Amino acid sequence: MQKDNNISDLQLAVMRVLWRRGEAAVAEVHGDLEPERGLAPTTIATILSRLERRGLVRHSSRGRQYLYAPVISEQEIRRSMVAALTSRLFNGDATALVSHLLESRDIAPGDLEKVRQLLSESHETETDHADS
Amino acid sequence: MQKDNNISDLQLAVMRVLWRRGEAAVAEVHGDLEPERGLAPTTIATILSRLERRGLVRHSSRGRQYLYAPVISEQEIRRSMVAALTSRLFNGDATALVSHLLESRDIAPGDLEKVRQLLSESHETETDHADS
DNA sequence: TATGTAGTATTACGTCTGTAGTTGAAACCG
DNA sequence: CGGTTTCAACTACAGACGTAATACTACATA
Repeated sequence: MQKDNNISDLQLAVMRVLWRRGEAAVAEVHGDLEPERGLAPTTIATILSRLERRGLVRHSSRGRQYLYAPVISEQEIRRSMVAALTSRLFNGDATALVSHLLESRDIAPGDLEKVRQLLSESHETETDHADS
Repeated sequence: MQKDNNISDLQLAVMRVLWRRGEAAVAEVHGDLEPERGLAPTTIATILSRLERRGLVRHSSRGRQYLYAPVISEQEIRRSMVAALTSRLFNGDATALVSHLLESRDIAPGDLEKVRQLLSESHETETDHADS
């Protein structure tokens, strides 16, 4: 059972900047998010500190500034957050989640073909079951 | 854009009791959750009040007791929570979520067949596209 | 009627998050 | 060298949540 990497919307937005840039100073993160979020730079700094406290990012120094870099990948965040939701809402049954997506029409009928496509691709890798 | 019905784990557990029983007094909810959670009755009462404040449950009176009943269905909660996650993690693209499930092997290879099954069922309803 | 009892209402406290002001130190500029 | 700018660190505060103790109220019962 891995850590609880569930993060909030804002935190996710910040992480996304780091994932995109590799590493970034507070001012850069702020610059990227300012247009859509309009937050104070100190707010961003606070978020970054908290993320660091939680071990999701780390920092190094460049002159006076801190350069923050992600410690966890977007893949991993997705995994743990999707897993958490699946576990909580569908008792851990991912197929139930898919079923829900289909029933609730979150997946538009037009996208069914796309899903079917994914399915068959996934099928290929099934043969090399490297059951890690 | 509907309300933000994102609820916590405990709140969800309480809701589940209400969904199962239709309506229930604090003591009943507590009784159901006590074994696994071991919480004080007042804690359950607090949770229920807060859920009521958020409009997710309502109550009527039976003698001295309050009978709480869900105002929102499990379907709806699932919808909004899954939608929130999809929006946040996959930019609202539900097929990307499915893709993630397949890639991350959250869906075991053995379950692929089940998913394919779901797909074809869903396909049937596709013909009566009542595009609501 | 006085009292126990059951059950709701109020209050409380620590933690997390969003959001930011304030402070202090270093660096740069004139 | 002294003022100004730039950062990070610290402090703050409200709202949500987990968790519950305590207070209040009304019914039942001796």
